[in-house]
Amino acid sequence: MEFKEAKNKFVQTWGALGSQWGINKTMAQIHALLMVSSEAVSMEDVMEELQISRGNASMNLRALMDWGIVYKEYKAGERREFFTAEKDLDELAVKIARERSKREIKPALKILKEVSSIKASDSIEEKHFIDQTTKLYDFVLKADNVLDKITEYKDNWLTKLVVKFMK
Amino acid sequence: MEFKEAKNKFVQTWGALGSQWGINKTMAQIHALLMVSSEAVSMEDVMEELQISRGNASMNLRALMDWGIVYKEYKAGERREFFTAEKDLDELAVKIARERSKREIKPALKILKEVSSIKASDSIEEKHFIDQTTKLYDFVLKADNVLDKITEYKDNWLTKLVVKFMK
DNA sequence: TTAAACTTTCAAAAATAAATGAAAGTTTAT
DNA sequence: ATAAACTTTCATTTATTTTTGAAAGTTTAA
Repeated sequence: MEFKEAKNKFVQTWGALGSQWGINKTMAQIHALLMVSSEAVSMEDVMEELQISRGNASMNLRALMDWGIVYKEYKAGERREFFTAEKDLDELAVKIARERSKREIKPALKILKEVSSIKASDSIEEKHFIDQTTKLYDFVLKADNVLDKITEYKDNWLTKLVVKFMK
Repeated sequence: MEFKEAKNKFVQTWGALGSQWGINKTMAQIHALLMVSSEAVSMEDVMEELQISRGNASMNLRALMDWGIVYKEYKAGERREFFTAEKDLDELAVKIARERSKREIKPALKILKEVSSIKASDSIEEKHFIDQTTKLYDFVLKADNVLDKITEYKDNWLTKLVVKFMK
């Protein structure tokens, strides 16, 4: 396999993986492309390499920046903007984890708290509902807290996790 | 908020959450419904409660069983099948983690190994590609191994993680 | 200012994913 | 064996998500 083929395969695979995780394909592909680019890449280049429209490139680059995993760069004497991806993997994972916690877990917790707080009637059905959603709330809260703690380490959190957990 | 409203809110929320995680909405809704049901539920009931077609119910129940988080139950003297969800949250999380590892992480690792193994030319571009994909491979492999180890505990893995990590 | 060079927005179109429902398949009781 | 009771399959339809591209917006240089 030669370089161009490998690069393409990587971008495609990362894109497919993205869509299994609720991130759209193009967004994941752009991220993949930037990850393996040694130089900052212009929007024009992204469009060209992935064969996508200007609007698509613009919107997905913006979304990646909102996630904090892609940065704008300005080159001296160049008018157009260039983009680079967060390349440190610990940092990348931490940012993704924090963002998903904020966007998905926290709102879900709020709902779980709400629905588990209804006053119980005598029916087994309702008792079970309250019991199960309460357990779920506790579980998700605990998991979210662990995630928080882990990502606090920032650098080498994975290594630290290995050390703490494997021994 | 009264029971019916709370139940509905829970099912809807779980469904929305599912789609952000690559699971289809109905599948997540069925799972939610079964999770909070004290009794095993028939396909007919699922169709009725979620207002979905027979085919849809059948296919998604099957998918949930493939994931190992929903079980068929047979009631004496009843011809039709009933379904229950895995209600133990530790067990549920372990099954989901293992299945996603098998379906998504393992295949991704295979590709990462492949593309990071191309022979390097002298260009900075290619060197960077190999370097970055190799790092990614190592990182994902390490993460997958930690996941493996954690889920080996099965019961109370989360509690154990809290204990090990918070101290 | 003006205009060139660039980016963003968003309504419409295209692509993709999910749901339907009727026919085919299966199981069980008689 | 037959038929009733139930489940599964899958071609077609429907709904959702993503992409396009042209117009509007912004920035910079002169």
